[in-house]
Amino acid sequence: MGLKAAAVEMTDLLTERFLSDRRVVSLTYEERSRLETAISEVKIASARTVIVKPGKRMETSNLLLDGFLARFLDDKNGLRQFVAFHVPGDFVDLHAYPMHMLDHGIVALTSARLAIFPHSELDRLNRGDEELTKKLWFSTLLDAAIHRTWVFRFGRLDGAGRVAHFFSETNARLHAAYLSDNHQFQLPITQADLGEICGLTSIHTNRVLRRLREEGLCTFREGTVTIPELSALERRGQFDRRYLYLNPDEQ
Amino acid sequence: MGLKAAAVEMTDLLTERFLSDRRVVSLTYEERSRLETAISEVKIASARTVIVKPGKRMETSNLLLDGFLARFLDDKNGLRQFVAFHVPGDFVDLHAYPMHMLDHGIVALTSARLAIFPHSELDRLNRGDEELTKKLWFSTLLDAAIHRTWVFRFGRLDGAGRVAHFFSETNARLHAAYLSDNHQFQLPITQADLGEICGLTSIHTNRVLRRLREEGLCTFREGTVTIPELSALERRGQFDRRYLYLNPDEQ
DNA sequence: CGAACGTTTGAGATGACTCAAGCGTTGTGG
DNA sequence: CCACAACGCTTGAGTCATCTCAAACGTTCG
Repeated sequence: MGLKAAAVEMTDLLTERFLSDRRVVSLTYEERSRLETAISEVKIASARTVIVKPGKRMETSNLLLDGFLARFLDDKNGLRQFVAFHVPGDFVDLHAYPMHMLDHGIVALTSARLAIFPHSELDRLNRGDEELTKKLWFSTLLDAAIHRTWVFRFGRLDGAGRVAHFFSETNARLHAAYLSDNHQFQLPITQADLGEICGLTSIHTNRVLRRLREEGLCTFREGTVTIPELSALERRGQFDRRYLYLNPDEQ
Repeated sequence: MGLKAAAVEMTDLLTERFLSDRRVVSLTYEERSRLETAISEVKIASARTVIVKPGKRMETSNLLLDGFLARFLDDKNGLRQFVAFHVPGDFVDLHAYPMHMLDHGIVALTSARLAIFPHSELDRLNRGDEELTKKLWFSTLLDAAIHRTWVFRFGRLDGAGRVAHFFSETNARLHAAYLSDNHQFQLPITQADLGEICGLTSIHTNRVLRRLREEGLCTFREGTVTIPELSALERRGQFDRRYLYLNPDEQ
């Protein structure tokens, strides 16, 4: 069963969740240990604070250890669109390492713990280690694959489909991070946040959630998502987990 | 003026448009020459053919020399959502190099010419050249930045705004590739393609185009986009070019 | 106790969709 | 060489999903 298998793989490393449960690319214990030598400090961010402002020149990148973050773009009226959602284990802004600056902002949705990687330290790790470089590169491309799927979600799904897809995706990512058992997981965000993620108003989000609840697909109450039958929810959201490059499902 | 400045920079290299006009990261003539030693062949794809099927294991990547491609995800009913659009100079599926397989398909919208890069050759180039690796990595992240902006486009803009934004983006990318003078460019795709790019039906796309025409913002006829006043169109689409990481505008 | 916040419901407006059909151009086979 | 099919573009009419504006309720917190 999910959480049991997870427990076996748990280590004492800060980076234990980074690229966990991924096929093709996976990190050995030694690689993780080496990666951790590049951490300069661990920071706490409090809920509802902007961690990185758009356009800022970056000399460090953040690996999310605990909590939830989102990346956003604002429109001319200041209305915020979330363009990415992050769970523990995500290297949130590693793309700032080759790009030097971010074209968007990052906000903590809950209080969060972050491991800071100075880019100079990443340079040191990468020098002469093409394999590790490619794994870090891979992790930024996983992010891009998720972006593409969000484009699909917005272009092809209705409100209920979008929420169902987002819950399915988040379940899969949290499962890989040992934080979901495929039936229930913590997601301490508001309905308004969920709306900004799915491109819906908070009012419509509320109605969509009621419908999903009435159809027995999922509930979202007090920061907890409960899914009676995962495959039904995934079908409703047309969720196809392949883009997450996870290990073959063991169930 | 745009095209004049462009002519100065033109070279005889196949890769002349790759990362052209980008700040922070730019390739020297020597780097381009070295990059070209990794090309195994140049292929022609005919219009309306699928170049890469989703899920395929990849041992080469494609740099687009001429023509237009799109990447897509299909929904359960076979309805196609384009998740990326590519102009000459784009390294279309370089992400297959660290990822080994693609979670989506690639289709030629027009006939296209492609330079093929075997991954083994890229390994050879990258060995001991961390700078080049970071530049290739950067180019895949530019792609991700465009994805994020597409999410914004879908989440926050109405039909007319989406089309205006897409035209603004395409103009900027083609300008960087010396293929637009900021007033007119070739875009030989159908209204239905445009709809799939912007998440609209072809019928609604037609109406949106009429509106943009009537408002004097742009015309799209016989595969040509004409823009009387670029800044007006960009304003309508809330287009902010920063995510393309271009050189500061010289105008 | 009152303010702030998140959730829930109602009513009316609107943007985009579906279905239907006509028109012009291009290409092709009898 | 003509007829017809295929395709892309355009318009009309009716429907539906989602939005906006408005308001009420419960909880938390100062």
